[in-house]
Amino acid sequence: MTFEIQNTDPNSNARAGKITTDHGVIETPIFMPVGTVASVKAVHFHELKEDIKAQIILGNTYHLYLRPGVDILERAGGLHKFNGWDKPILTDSGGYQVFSLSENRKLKEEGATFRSHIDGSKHLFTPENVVEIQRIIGADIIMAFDECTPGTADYTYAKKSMEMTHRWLDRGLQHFDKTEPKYGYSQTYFPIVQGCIYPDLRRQSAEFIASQNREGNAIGGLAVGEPVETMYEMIEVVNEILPKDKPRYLMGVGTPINILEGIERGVDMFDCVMPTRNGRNGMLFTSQGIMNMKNEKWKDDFSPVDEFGTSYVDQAYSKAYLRHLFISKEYLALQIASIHNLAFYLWLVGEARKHIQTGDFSHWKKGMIEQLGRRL
RNA sequence: GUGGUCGUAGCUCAGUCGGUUAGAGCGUCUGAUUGUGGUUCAGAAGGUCGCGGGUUCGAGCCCCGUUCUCCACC
Repeated sequence: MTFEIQNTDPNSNARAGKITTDHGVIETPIFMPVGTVASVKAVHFHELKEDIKAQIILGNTYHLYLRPGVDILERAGGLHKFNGWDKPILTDSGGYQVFSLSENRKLKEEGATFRSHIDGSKHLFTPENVVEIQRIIGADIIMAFDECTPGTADYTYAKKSMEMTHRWLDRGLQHFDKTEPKYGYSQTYFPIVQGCIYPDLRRQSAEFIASQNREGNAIGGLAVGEPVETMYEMIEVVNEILPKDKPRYLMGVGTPINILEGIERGVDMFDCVMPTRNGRNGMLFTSQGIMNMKNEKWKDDFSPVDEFGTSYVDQAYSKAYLRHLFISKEYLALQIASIHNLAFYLWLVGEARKHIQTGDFSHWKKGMIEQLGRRL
């Protein structure tokens, strides 16, 4: 994997770049649709490529390990072969799932034991076997196994947690470096900064992560309960230290506004379940603001879903029809909303990239944020 | 026609011995959702307790009348 910075914004830390992997090029800043179980929910790859113009998607180690399981993925020849997506894939390590399924987790130095949400069976993830599983899945970018500290953690816990994540990183990297990709194309390993909401811990973590000198770095443990202003502050603290010539990935973020704020602070990659999950619940993100398609006010609004939208679903269907589909619990509602939201997210980062290239990103961003904050 | 039975929120129904402002589930409406368990959670609106009268300090509940549902028998 290589990363090349093409343009930098004169008035902020925003930059436009190009990541090259064996499965193709990713133009940054980028949003990566989440495809947890080898599928971006409710969206075909045809739409993902042609309409949404996704350049890379995510998979999840925890979920794929439990189902279909590594044996099937290995026999399929890896995730790309299994699901038919021939562009880049990034897999999250499962660290977040261990955090979010907290009632069943037990953390120890060796790793994390947890119970499957599917059948209750017991499993152990370690920094080493998570590398092993991600080798089998065959993602282009694989993530370190970390503990995602909740935004409400106290300093003592956050420090201990961060230090363990660092030790896990050492072990994971060692294992990664002495193993080979299985399918003939290269894989790269991103370490993850932790440190909760404490600037000194964030600095310490960023320095440790930077010193590993990997091809890209991630910022984890944000948008997990802390105020947004704190999140922005942590991004600033961390990005002062993370190398400028490597891509920076802000994990799990976020709202369209969060993403613009992240880009301005020098983040290159984002992923989030919001456009798909909230879309399935009737929330549409548009350049003019947020719409809840279940609201009664759309009942007889026969105008296009999004008159400024770039996806074919935006013009092909009316708000009244989409509301009807949601109220009737029709599958088509989930498809239309997911396609619209992902197309919008990709449009947004694409516009950000254009404005970084033309040098007026900050000005454009200011106006955009005003529009995005509206409730329609 | 006679005897019995039934009527409580949009729907299906609880409602104790007669006791504070009549409840639930579903539906409807509104909001939340940030490295996805096709969810989940939070809140709101919604009532002439079929109708009329009576007893009682007090009636969804007891009494009388009436109407309606369903059943059985003429």
